[in-house]
Amino acid sequence: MPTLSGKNRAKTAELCHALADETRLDILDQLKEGSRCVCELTDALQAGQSRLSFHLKVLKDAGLIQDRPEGRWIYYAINADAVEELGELVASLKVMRKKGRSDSRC
Amino acid sequence: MPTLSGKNRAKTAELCHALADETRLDILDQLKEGSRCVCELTDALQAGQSRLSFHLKVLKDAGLIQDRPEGRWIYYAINADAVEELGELVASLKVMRKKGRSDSRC
DNA sequence: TCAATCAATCAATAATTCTTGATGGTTCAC
DNA sequence: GTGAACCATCAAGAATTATTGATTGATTGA
Repeated sequence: MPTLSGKNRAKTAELCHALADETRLDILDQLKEGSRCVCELTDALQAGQSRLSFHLKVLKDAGLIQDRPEGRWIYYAINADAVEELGELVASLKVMRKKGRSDSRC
Repeated sequence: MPTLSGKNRAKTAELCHALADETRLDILDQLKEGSRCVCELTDALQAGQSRLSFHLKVLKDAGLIQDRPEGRWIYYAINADAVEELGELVASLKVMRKKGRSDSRC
């Protein structure tokens, strides 16, 4: 699970970094509809092939997407597990309003 | 609400970019416990003042934190609304498994 | 008023990330 | 085989982001 502190912090940052780019958000928006191969994405997003390949690698390294080679094509799809982890991260950011909060005084 | 596509896409990317740095995750980890002034954060995180100020600005510009000047100090706190928006983003990433999905064939 | 504390901002540099075009490896149709 | 389509990777340059130290302004207590 991704956390704010501790050893997974770098992994959390990597996950968020993968989401911090408009081209990559576009890719995810496409993959939301189902798996797509790179050539479909270059068509849909009007982006160069090497550029997409670069961003797909960032997303894949972060674990957000998976690839499935099939003959000449490689299909990419959203990795639901990573989305689940993101959900946990957001949950961990939710401020405890009842308990444990200590607005400090300097 | 932040979205993957459309006009809010840039805002979404900014929000995620703010989370894509270990120092900023450290800051949020501190603020999770309650509001903190900059001097407390420099102590807790062992980071230079100008460095923290820079990262606090990134977080604030993205809307993730709010500041509240109080005399000589400025207290920062997590903005719960932004966390809510992040939750919506994650929800929008959840793959529709039943309906509307179309794994394409090239 | 004076000195000290807190924190934003600036300039300069370093480091990272993104884009582009070229190259090379597979796979498939012919 | 040969050629075409698909895609990853590389190198080079452009662009963005992060760090550091110095400066400045505001607030406060003595």
